[in-house]
Amino acid sequence: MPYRSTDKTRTRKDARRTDMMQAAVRVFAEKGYYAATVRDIVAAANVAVGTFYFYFPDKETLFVHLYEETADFLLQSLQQAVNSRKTLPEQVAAGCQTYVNLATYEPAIVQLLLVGGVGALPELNARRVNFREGLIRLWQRPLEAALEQEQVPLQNTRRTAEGIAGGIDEMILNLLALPNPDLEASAAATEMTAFALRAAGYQPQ
Amino acid sequence: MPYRSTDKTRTRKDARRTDMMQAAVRVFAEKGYYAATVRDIVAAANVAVGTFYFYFPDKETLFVHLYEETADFLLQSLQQAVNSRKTLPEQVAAGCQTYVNLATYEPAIVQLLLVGGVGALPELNARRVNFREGLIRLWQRPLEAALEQEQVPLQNTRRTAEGIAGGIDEMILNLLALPNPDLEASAAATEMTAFALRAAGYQPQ
Amino acid sequence: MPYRSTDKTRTRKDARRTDMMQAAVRVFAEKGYYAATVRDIVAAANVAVGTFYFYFPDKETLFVHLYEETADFLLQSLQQAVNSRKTLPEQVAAGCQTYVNLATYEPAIVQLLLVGGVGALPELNARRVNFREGLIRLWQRPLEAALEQEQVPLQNTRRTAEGIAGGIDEMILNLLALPNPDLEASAAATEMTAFALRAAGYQPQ
Amino acid sequence: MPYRSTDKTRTRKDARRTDMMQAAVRVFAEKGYYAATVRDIVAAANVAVGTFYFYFPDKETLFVHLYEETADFLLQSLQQAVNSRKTLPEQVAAGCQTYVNLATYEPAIVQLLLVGGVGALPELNARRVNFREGLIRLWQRPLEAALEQEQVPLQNTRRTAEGIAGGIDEMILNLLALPNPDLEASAAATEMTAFALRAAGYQPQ
DNA sequence: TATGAATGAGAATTCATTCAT
DNA sequence: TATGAATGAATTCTCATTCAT
Repeated sequence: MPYRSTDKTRTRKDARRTDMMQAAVRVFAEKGYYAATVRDIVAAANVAVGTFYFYFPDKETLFVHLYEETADFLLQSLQQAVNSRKTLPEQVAAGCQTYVNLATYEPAIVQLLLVGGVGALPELNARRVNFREGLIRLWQRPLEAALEQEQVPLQNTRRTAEGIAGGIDEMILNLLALPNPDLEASAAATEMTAFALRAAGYQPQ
Repeated sequence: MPYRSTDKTRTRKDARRTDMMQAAVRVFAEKGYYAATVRDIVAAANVAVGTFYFYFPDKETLFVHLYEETADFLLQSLQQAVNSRKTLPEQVAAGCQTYVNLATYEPAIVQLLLVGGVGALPELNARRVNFREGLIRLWQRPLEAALEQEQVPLQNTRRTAEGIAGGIDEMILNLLALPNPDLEASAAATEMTAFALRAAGYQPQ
Repeated sequence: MPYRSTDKTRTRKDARRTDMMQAAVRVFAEKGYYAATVRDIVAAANVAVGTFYFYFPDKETLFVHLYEETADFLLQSLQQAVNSRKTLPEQVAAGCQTYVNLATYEPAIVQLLLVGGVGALPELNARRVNFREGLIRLWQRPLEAALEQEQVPLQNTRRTAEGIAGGIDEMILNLLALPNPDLEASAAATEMTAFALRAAGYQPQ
Repeated sequence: MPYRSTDKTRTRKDARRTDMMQAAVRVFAEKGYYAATVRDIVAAANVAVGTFYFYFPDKETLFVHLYEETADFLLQSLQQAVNSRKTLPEQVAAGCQTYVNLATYEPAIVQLLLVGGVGALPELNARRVNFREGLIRLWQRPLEAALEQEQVPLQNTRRTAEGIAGGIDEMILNLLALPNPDLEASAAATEMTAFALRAAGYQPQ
């Protein structure tokens, strides 16, 4: 059974890789792309500089990869929450609740996406646009459906969705800026939902 | 005949300083604080490196100064527009219109404030928070007044204001991302206004 | 098989550090603090710029450290030579002999202390004063003892010690300025001793 | 009378030139060659940077010129004092007295020569050597004369002169380091004289 | 003559990346 | 695999010097 040990090795290697990526997310989220040095990251992961380059090709690639991965994770989580509901109020509530939960449990991920990646690399701009588009469409689709059913007034749903997306992000960031976000989390989710529904002009029939 | 310092020289010096600051705003807005090098800025202003340090103490000081100056300018412009109206719809319309105008005529300023300053210097964080607070309070005050007059439903005005501020910023950034923002400017201002009023739950009496 | 840090690597690192410090002493002694650039030092040590900053925090810190270290070394060597003798002539002879030996074998150290550190950094002034004081007291103490035993006439021993210290330094520098100091070293030590004893007004009983 | 004004002009120009040179001596003496900037000098002279280059070709040339000029002045003053006496004790006393007077009235000049020029420019080394030689020969000549008359014991007069020159310089510097050199000046001159005579082994007949 | 705005070569320092062990 | 010593390109900033006014 010559390959048994390789399994263990692979597991260990993956674990370490994951550790380093998590450390990197924290450091990037805290300092931003430029201020975060490779030495900061390896210090946070308790490994040597050389090890970084064993697992990742370079700082930039890792950052872009991390950004994409966390963006996909966030978007899919939200999408799934929204998709599993039928009515606009339920969809909005589920999305806001999920977003608040994620922000509370994984603040570094949210910080990385909303702050750490801004004005970082030119190469990242396309991904940033993708992420913003994803968030906007997340809200635009339910809005279109509601519009068809005349649950919301006639409007430019694209622009409303932009507003809702930006508004929720701002509320999330303000929540995370509190000394103890947990305490406010529940109320925040409720109020975000109310905000988004009002902004859509939703009128229950 | 000795050198006259109070003649055209003075005017020229001021003009040059202004040129350099405008160039710096453009470069900072485009690349962000870290990626923008002093050489980029002087190249954009068509002067030599030394000239930069003749006019400004260092890159960081200039950036912070520029950020503060443009933040004050934007907030005061918006505040003035809002203050000169009485009713909530007029206030919101005036604010949105002014914001769109500024974004259209001085896109670099708006980019600098909304993008270029994010995740830049630790020293800038306090000013960033101040700027966000300024934007939030800009909307919160009219909201409070409307609440007293029962023109909007009971709500957490702070959080609604966060949402409106973030929503409008996102719409502004999406407007600026268009190939020709001018064409959409008017519609955008109208739709931002409608968005903000709906988000506040405003009901005309 | 991971990297062993406690093997030859350690020894090599120490050796390299020592090499670089010796190179730095030579360059500083030859050019003085300001004219000696970091590039000069790394060129003399055959390493890259970055290596300098891997071993030392910055140019200034290294220089001050080097100055202190060599000053301590010189003062202790001289003090020890003087302390291990009983009578004034023996003490002076031992001190001069040791000084001449050091100057002959480690001219860079002596140059650094007597020339390289003059007018260098404001931060160094305190250490320079300490060094001069050390040299002066080195001669003042035996002088006081001899005065008590009436082997030297009544005098301001502080000022005599200043004169002896300055005189010997000047003779050392003139010795080092010769094309081949070794040839003169022995005679120089003898004559320095005679000079210092005469300057003290020493009369054998 | 077309050239009348030129006289005045020339006088003024010379006066300003002298002012600037004196300011330069002070600044160089205080900070040393490298740390003293052209801006420091023109600030001390209350003129503009450009004016500096109207009067002097460049910083280095001015410094070398200043060094030579003050070195000549000091050496000639001392030489004259020594030459105008006949016996060794008188010569030494006159030299020490003059040196102390100069150091008290023109501390900047003495500081410049003894400290400001050390380790400054490679180009200055030759002049520094000349200055030291001048000081050494100042004492060596009377010493030779005294030796011929058997007023001092057989000795290497060159080395004794080095010692006396270095010793006196050290005592001068220590005098100038006092908070109020004036108070000690007289005693210092007396003690320097005694030191030098003892160091020469002088025995009054 | 005198000014001071403008220049740019050169210095110190940082940090992503490589590679022998 | 893992390490950390070594590298050098790139950045910020200084300061002697020039030159139009």
